[in-house]
Amino acid sequence: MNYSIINPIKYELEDRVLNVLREKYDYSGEKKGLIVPAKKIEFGHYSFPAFVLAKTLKKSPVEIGKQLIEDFCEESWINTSFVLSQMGPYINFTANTEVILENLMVPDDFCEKYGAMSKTIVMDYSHPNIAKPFGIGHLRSTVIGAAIKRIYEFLGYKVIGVNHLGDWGTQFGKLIEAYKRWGVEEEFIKEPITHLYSLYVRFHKEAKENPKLDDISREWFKKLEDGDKEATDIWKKFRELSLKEFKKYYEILDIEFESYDGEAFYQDKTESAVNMVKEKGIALLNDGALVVEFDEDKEPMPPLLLRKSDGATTYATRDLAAVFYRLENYSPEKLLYVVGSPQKLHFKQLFKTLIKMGYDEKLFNHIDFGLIKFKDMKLSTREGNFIFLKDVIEKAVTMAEKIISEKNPELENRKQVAEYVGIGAIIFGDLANDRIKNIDFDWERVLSFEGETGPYIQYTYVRLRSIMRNTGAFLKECPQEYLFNEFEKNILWHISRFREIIQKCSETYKPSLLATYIMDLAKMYNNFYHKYPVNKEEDIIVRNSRLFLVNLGSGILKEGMGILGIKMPEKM
RNA sequence: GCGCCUGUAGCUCAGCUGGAUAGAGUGCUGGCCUCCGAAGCCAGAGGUCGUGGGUUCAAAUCCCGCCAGGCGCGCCA
Repeated sequence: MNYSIINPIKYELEDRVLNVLREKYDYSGEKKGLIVPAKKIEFGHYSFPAFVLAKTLKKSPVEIGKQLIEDFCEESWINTSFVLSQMGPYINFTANTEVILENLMVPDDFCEKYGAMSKTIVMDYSHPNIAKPFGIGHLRSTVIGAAIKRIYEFLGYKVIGVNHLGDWGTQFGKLIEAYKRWGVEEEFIKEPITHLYSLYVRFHKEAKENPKLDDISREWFKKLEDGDKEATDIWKKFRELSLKEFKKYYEILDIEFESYDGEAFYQDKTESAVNMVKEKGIALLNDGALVVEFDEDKEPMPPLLLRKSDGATTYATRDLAAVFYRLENYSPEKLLYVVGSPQKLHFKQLFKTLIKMGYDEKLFNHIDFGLIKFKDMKLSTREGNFIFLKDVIEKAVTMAEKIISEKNPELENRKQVAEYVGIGAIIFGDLANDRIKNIDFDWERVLSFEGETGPYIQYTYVRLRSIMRNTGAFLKECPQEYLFNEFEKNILWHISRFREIIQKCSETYKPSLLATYIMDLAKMYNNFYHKYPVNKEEDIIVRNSRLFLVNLGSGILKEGMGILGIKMPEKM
């Protein structure tokens, strides 16, 4: 990582301050923690808490502050770049507008300098189950994964998005039998997943009365595993049509995958995977099953099950096979898994096994997220407590359309705008929260477009674009002569931190940081255009400065929301 | 029973990895459309940061105990 380009102002300031402390005060401590972001913007941009020197100098922090502020002012770079002030034990640094403007935009050679060029990351996300409805639960993995993918792409990484479909398992034996018994071709083609889902439910009902069905379905799955033509053909049809329906959602959400290799794809690769583990001498037989055990004292957790006592492999084995396959074919820097936190133990076992085999632990990461609950119940297809993504999207878009017809009935292409707004609300509502927290699904919240929501940001963008259209001014560059008031400088400062935020998102795998950043920016702009009308401004220098700010803000809002996967309408 | 996660305003959440008077949205009360778009803006009320200890000049943030909720714990995925 190249910190000097991610956060140039802070980086430089830290270095200079450290130098002064070393030369004049024999400071031997760390750089970390010397310079902290100012608590409030009124204080400045960065602060130096003088406490750190109080002990060694045996003076009060306030006195030290007085002395240090003079020392810092002697340093010419600090002196020309910042305005310094003292508030009690703190020295506050306020960056000059020139310095902020210099670091405002993302430089063209950002990715090269940052050093992420030609590095690859493999991301496993979304992975819905074939023949099952796409629920709000899968939306989380999809939306979080897609956002993190774009975050890394912004930083210059090549990201391989893998949709590890749940397209294998004993349930397909049941589905084949159910389909052959009660399937209706026309319905299946029209609404494949709805139809398969109802067949699945019916199968479970009838199997209770008629246990023979279970035996038959087991046979079907065995046939499928053995490559029987009829079974394979039906399975392929399930997979194709399900995927076709999923792709509709992906298109609406504007998400693409580089690969749809699901569990079935790795079926014939499990044997060599098992052999690779065996070769390392860490696999052992226990109760007839082949397992990898972990150190009870250091890692108290159950063993990883490579092969069941009946000889069949498990999903852990398939996941291992997938790791080996991805490492070999993509040679990635990292493998990321966007999977819910209930799977935490599974990934811990998986990664620990790989580490025991000699792989670097930094190679893998499980990006976990909390689950969505509805009325205090876990979402479950079987219990009928399930929220279909289809319904969520439909309701949100319909609501958006209704509001448009009230507020802006003349609007052209209202269907598309309603889609942007409705889906923007859904995505932003999900991404704005820390991913680790559980979410109580609430229709009212999903369908609200006021306050801290996606549509609020879209609205801000629309207003800014409107100002640009009304003034006819589209300024990419800052005018030669400019004049910004305090409020406007704060906006500039906030914008200058854009890449720092993206960097932080990539380190923590938290798109929510970007979401709150954009929200803060949108609030600032809402205040801004209320307080300082651009059109009325007669001073040409001030007017142009504001127009530049409007152009800049609309660009950042659009880019930031784009990374989150939310589209911006020009009017709404 | 053991392990992991969460607990901040009535509700939903921020809090930049230890710094200054803990911030938003929503809901509630009041104000603002002859003025670039009111999905907006402004003001007000609302807090023992689950709880008890510890470390530190400094704790919502780090450590330990307890309480509450969630998730997981070898032949399911």
